[in-house]
Amino acid sequence: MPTTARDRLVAAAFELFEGQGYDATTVEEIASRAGTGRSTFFRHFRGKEDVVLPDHEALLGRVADRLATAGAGGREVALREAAGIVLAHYLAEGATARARYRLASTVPAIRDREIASVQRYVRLFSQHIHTWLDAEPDGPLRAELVASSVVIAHNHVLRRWLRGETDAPEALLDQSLAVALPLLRGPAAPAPTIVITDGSADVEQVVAQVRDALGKNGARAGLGPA
Amino acid sequence: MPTTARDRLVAAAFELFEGQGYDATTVEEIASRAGTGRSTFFRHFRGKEDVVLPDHEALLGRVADRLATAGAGGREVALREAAGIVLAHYLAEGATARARYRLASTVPAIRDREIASVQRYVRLFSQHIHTWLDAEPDGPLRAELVASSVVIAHNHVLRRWLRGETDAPEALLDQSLAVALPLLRGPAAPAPTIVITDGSADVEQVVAQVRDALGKNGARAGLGPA
DNA sequence: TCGACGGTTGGTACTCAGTATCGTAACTAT
DNA sequence: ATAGTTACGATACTGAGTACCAACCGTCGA
Repeated sequence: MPTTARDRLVAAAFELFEGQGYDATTVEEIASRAGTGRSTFFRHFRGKEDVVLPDHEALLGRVADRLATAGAGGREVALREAAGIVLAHYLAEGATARARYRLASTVPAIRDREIASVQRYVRLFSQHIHTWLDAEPDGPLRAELVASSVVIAHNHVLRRWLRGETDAPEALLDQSLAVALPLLRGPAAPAPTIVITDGSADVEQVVAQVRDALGKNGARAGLGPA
Repeated sequence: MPTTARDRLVAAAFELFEGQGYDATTVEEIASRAGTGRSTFFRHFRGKEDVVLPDHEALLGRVADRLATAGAGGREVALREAAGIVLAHYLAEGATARARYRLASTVPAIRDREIASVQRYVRLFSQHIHTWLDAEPDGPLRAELVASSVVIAHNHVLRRWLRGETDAPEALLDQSLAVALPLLRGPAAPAPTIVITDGSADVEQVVAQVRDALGKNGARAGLGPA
């Protein structure tokens, strides 16, 4: 089993960071424990923080691929599956993901770095959703809200899994996205509007009231979301 | 008017960053141009990035105060006003805010730092909203969605103002929050549900269909959001 | 007027992350 | 076998950030 230098560096970094703290650990120590030179460390990782972070490039690429193949009908499915790809990646990491979570919880430098990484996913989602919604009312704003909501739903589930609060993260992601996604479908309805009349009411009056209640926003008529 | 060393350092930093780039500017240059020593720079700012960033501590404090005084009835008002406080701060900064925006757009280090700062506002909002919603269905998730949505709405407006795309940012913030906030009021309604019957329909059948359409989520009956 | 004192400053020295460069060993293809 | 490629180690350098110390400047009380 020829462990690569890269793998040994990652392992050494996790051990030292957890053992003696992030700030108290120098890159030279990590390299030394991995049995390699300091140069090699910086050849594999851009900086001290990146050692313990996932390979976001590859993951972002896969997410981008999934989002790019979203026809007009399957946009919501694309978002759900894209979020699922990311979640599956972390689930597969298992103990590594949990160790990183512990580090990010205590080391500000790593936490900030991770926040910046999360923002890259938001940007990626946002770019695609913008092309879907920009022409609609409040489209640009809604695009940003939806993009961030997808990522928040994902992180909500991931965090609960990292803390051992759920055994079925995939199902929980589905439920969470159901809460987060309605803004994608149309301008938000502050509350469901139900009109019930028995025929004795003046039709025009009801229509006027409905129009007032709905304001300028268009709305779908019919019996619910089908 | 005796400009303080701190003010001179900030001015010098903006000038040098915009003139010759962030990376090409050393702290020693900034200090030198401000007519002060390098030590003094680090006495006033934690690092090279912080020179051009706003004083978030004070602003976070004011936002926290506003959120803390939110009765059960005025929660939405509290969120709107809290967002308004932040927006007003940036508007008052004027040219400085625009210069920072240019820098954050081009310098990754500053951009990441600012993202981390934004997250502090999200956290602050989130903490308060959690105490409001945690007991409701999907409360914890909705709290995080709402917190982030408020900040996104704010940033959406701020960015448009920074780019000179709006003359009435305060009004735009109101509109944007109207789009972003419905999730605060209750579990999301995927789409407005409208039932119209002329009395000839079987009432029980309609009721059954309504119940199906609404699923498990409760919903308010009545004529719109009044 | 004098001296003690707290706060701000400038200077020096140090650690360490990150960059650049060079020589070398191992592997590959022709 | 040779030329090209890739990964590695070593060295030297820049610059951010920290620690420490000495000088200066105001104020207050004696």
